[in-house]
Amino acid sequence: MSDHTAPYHHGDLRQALLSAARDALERNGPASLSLRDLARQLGVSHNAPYRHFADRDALLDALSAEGFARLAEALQQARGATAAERVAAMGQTYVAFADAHPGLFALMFQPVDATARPETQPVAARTLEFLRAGIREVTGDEDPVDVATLWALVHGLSALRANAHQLFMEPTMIRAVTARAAEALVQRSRVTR
Amino acid sequence: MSDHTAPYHHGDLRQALLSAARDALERNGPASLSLRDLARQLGVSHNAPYRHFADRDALLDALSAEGFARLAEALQQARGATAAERVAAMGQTYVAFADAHPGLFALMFQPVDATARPETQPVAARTLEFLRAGIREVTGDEDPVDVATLWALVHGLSALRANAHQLFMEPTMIRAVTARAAEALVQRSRVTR
DNA sequence: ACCTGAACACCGTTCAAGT
DNA sequence: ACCTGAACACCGTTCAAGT
Repeated sequence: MSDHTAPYHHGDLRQALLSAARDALERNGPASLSLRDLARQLGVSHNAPYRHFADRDALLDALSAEGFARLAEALQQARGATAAERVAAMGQTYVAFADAHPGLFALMFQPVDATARPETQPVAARTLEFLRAGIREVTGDEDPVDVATLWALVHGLSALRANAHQLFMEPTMIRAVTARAAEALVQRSRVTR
Repeated sequence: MSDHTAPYHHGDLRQALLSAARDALERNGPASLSLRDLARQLGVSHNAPYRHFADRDALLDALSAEGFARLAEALQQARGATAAERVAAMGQTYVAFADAHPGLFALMFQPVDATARPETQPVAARTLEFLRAGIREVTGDEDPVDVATLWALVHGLSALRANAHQLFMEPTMIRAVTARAAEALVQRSRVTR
């Protein structure tokens, strides 16, 4: 007989729930994520998740916060020969993240009342800091309009890429847009300097 | 006694459902829109909606298609002294739409498989045509990278504005971004011409 | 084109009583 | 920190039999 000591207590149910939820998120989207279904998949009782999350929203909050943390990590690792190229690389990274995890991206930026995501908010703010820092490197001092423009541009590319309409952007188009935007940023910083 | 001839047949249940659904969408978002709840609000039986919509997805599809049609209408009415100002006005219109109907905007651009929205797709494609036409007026011939850039920029502003994070854009910032983008579009069209 | 009413397989959430 | 098991108030969806 094998030593399948079916554990009475689950090893790390919290992590197992988050992991299973990440998969479910990419398969069916945030709307149809079910706590009971996750419990079934993991072989625990339907109310076991409530030992780790107050309710369904708390699980979604944790997933969302985790998503922002991973996005920040990815942005931090973007590299480029020049500052402008690094900003372009950050843009590519942002879009690539949405492309790789569209369900998670949708969850992160879903319009819900912000009070339902207390854990997410500080992590999201921290993520935006990396975009700010990158732009500051290019332009010297940081123009808030530049920050808003680049963030909106990159977020728009991501959202249009992640959604399911036939209208989404091709990867080559995304590269062209981000490259041109980074170039424009450098040119204006030369003029105004 | 008043003549409240409580109608056995509802006057126009289809329109009444769509109207009630639009309200519910803005109150609680797309996820928690319930057919049974709509039926209750309208005083009809819980399965009456199935006379007009095959299922819940069909109702969401109809709402989404209607949303794109209204957005197209609004974009068409954008005016400006110059072509560039008209493009900027279209950008403002797009963002204002998301701002006025965040629940509907979220529904329209939610990542679901496109097959679940057959009615929406052609109307969405038609909407994009108005952005294309506006840009063509500014640049003479239409650069696909310009189209993609402006659409992504405006969509990103809208999405960040419509979502519930503390990070959203202020209206003054949105005006600054769209104005500068339109200006940049004009300047490059002069250089390359 | 609606109604009533029952039914099925789901949900999230909360108990009570166990180990 | 889990379990079983029951319970409550919801869902979407599909019947059957009416008007």
